[in-house]
Amino acid sequence: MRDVADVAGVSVKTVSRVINGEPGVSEELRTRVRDAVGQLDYQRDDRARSLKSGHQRTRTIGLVTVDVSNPFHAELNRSIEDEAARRGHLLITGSSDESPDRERALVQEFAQRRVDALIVAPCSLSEEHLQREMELGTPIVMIDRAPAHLECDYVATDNVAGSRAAVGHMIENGHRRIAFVGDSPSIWTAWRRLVGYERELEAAGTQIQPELVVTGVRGAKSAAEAVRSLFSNGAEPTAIFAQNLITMGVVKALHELGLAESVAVVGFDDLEFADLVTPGVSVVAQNPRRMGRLAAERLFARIEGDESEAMGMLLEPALIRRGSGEIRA
Amino acid sequence: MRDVADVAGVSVKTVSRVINGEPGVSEELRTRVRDAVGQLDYQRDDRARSLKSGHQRTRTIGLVTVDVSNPFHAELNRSIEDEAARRGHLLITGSSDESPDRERALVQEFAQRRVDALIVAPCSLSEEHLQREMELGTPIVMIDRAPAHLECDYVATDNVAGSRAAVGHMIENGHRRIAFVGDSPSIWTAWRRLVGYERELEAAGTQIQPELVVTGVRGAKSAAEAVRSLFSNGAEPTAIFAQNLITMGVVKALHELGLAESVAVVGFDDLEFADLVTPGVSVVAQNPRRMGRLAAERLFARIEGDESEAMGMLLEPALIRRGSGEIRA
DNA sequence: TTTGGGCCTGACAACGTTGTCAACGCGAGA
DNA sequence: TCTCGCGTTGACAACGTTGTCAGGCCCAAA
Repeated sequence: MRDVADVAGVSVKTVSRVINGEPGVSEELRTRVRDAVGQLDYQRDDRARSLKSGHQRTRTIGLVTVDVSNPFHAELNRSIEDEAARRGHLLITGSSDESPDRERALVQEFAQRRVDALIVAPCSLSEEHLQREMELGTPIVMIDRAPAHLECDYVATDNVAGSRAAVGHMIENGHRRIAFVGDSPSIWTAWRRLVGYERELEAAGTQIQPELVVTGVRGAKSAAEAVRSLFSNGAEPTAIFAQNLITMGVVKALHELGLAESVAVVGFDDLEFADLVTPGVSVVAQNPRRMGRLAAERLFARIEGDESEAMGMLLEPALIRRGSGEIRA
Repeated sequence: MRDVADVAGVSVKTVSRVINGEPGVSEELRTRVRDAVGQLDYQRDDRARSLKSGHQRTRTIGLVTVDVSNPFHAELNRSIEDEAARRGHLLITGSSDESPDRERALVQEFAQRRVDALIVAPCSLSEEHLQREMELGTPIVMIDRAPAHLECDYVATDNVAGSRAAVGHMIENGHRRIAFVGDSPSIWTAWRRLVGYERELEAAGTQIQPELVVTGVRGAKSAAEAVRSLFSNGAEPTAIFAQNLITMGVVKALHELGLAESVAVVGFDDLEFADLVTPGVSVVAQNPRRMGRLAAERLFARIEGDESEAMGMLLEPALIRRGSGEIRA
């Protein structure tokens, strides 16, 4: 900037004014400065800019998802990016892989870079690290998962209602031996889905069979194994309620076992190819684009000074019938 | 930091030393400072840190992909993130949506935040904005696509070889009327794939039929339309070579038209559910994880001072036979 | 006792900006 | 002619760090 000022024959302050389009600079100096900028390929340094005056922001949002390469989280990421871009903000992103340590480390790195706000899909039961950031003035919105104790905004799907819809749908089709295949209940979504599963079975007067409940399943591969053992250890479900990537593994395993046409399946989260498989995979679909957008909107409201009470939103998922969920017992 | 120094009763410099684990501080002051840090929830400000001394870096990499919500790009993103994390770096990410303007804007925003380096999946034929950054000392590695003129590192798939493998495979199965359904050839990958398609047909002594070549197709929906018109306007291919999300639309359309068992399909890029569809979708698979890793490794070599000549890597894709490519003419 | 050399510690400048404020030039009105 | 006020411009400090360097202390050797 000093160089630009020298070339243009003005003071640094005048360069600053021109760069930022501030009024009160004569047309002549304005063009002289612009020429110098072009000649020197000068780019403003936003680190310094945001450093000066605590009022300035970095125009950067920190986003912690579980895994960008998971389609659901990639959609969240994208819709948040779009909202941020509309407001001239950028995203620093990181994947926690369900590791509380990694989540904490990411949040700290983001904080050190002074992001204006955080969107987090939390995987840690302890929320101290987030609470500390909030107390220090960084707005936080949780996404996909609700806080345990922390009073912060969140946008998530009503997983209990979604699970009940899925399980209820299979009960209507005559199933009673419905297996649950999901991740560890220490993960908020997996927990809520398990709760929905249990509540719906109880509401139907059906006892929960422990051998039909498989938790701690992560990824398609581990899900396929879980399905194989369900059919080899005598649990013999007539229907399976699965989730996200797990659904893919479940469907693959059922195809391999030749059970795709006889065992009902409903998954949580939609899948790209779900309607091309035979039978089509019925799912309870979330709306990650909408979830991301709503979370970003809350966040920017906070950034712009909204001090109202913390607010949670639960979005209703939608049951999509494609065949696999309509197989009768 | 000044506050911490006051509480601990030391100078800011000593706080700085403790924070950064520098040697030469007595154990007593060290603990006093650490206590004060804990008490005040102090976090180092990396903006200021990187500002002081041009030697310091922001430990942040800028990544421009086409669209994070595209599985291929999400995989790239993830593997780059992992490499960056291993080296204590973070990612600022953005999607260009194949818009050169958006790409330019992202690069500029990244530059203003002084990222240490850039990884770009370029969509712009003009590379001036990238050249400028390189001249200013920011290492750039292109990914998925090769530069037009710019001398910079890149890691991409050998799209010509992949296309030739795909098309050659269908030729071996007796096909001569092979359709090409792809995006605009102004996109490097689409262009190379079209070239591979043409070369392989020519090598087989088959004339290229313009009515079988559909370009400018973006996304599954537009691909399905393209397929429908291929069969309604008399082009009547016996096989289709498609790409990425386009493959999904092509397969869906063929299923709807009842042609899934009779028209051969090979796609570029693997698809999650490809082996569950009937027939399974044969593809030429890229390896985005590897591509991302290699690009990140090049980048960090540059960051650490590697001044050697720009280097391009072309990765060999692999043909995966699942059924749809083995349908005979 | 003096000198020398480690080891700690802190004062100060600088990184690249922008907010604040003072000063300048110029034309209008008294 | 003098004063006032406005529109421009620039000097300077400060944002939160860290590199540089000097100074203080203490112990060993002369």
